[in-house]
Amino acid sequence: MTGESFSIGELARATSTKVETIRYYERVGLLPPPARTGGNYRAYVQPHLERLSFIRRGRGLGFSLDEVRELLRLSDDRERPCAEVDRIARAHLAEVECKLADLTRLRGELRQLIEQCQHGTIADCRIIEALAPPGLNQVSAAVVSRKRMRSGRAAGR
Amino acid sequence: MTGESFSIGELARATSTKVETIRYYERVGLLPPPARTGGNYRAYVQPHLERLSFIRRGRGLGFSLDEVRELLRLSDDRERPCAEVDRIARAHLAEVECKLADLTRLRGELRQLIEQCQHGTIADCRIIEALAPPGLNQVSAAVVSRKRMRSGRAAGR
DNA sequence: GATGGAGCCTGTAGTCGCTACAGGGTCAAG
DNA sequence: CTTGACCCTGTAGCGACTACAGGCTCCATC
Repeated sequence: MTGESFSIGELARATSTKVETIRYYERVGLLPPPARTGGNYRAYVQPHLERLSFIRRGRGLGFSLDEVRELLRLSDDRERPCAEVDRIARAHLAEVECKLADLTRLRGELRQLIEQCQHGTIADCRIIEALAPPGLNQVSAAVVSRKRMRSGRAAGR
Repeated sequence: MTGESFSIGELARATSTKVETIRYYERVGLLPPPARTGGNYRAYVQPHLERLSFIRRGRGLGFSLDEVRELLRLSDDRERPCAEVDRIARAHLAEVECKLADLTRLRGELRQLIEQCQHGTIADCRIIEALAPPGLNQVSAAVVSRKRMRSGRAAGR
């Protein structure tokens, strides 16, 4: 009846996934629990391989496990219009673009920092300076608005 | 003696940090434990504010807490040459650039996926198709090399 | 002086997506 | 019969927080 079945290790090799990760996917309900052999080993069949491949591809594209779960659910209903799939992918793209913008800005700041470093001593290192800017000699009254700590002997009076 | 001291909430407002995060930094040894008031409230003083600002800036630039810890340690020794600081910053920049490259590639793939979507049904959705490619009808013998599962009744034969 | 509510305290558990054990059982080859 | 690769369950750890629960403190107001 069953054509071929394979062990978790074989499935792992076939999908470049760690064995522990496969068990983890099963635990969180992403991969259906397979049949077991007499020795209580997991015996996977074709659909498991396909499903795990799907998951790994989705993860490779940066979808969260929840997004992958949703995409899997959607992919099961072949008749449904794929607007929802499109929506998830677009939302993810937007996220990626947001991260890209953040990282690009970050790269700029880091480059500037490194460029300004004169390789002297810490005392006049621009990098340290940039992290601990000189502008804060006193805690600004504007920011710390409501004062009311003066109890005990630790606080000034 | 002490000029001014402020509560954890005030420090939080002054640095745009959550109260819990400040306590967390103290727990992991990034922020030294402040004096306490009679009522056992944390009473922060100026250096705490400076140190926390430093931490937040470092985090804002994407440095890990360990990197921030190292930068803090270095920044305390004003005489030391700043080569080490430079090294950390450069290593971090390299990481950022690596992530940028990954994300850029990702964005490309996502865009292509979305572009190809014809808004039909799931059955011919390119996005789903791309995730579950048709190329895997049989588990390839090349990948799954060592077969030896046939015990029990779950495995074939 | 009683009360209300904002703020503080400690300690623990949850998040995400794995990863790494510990302590055992199973299987096939030599 | 032993070896060693593989498998099993269950639990704890990572990073960097975040979110409670259950209680205490402080201050203003009545």
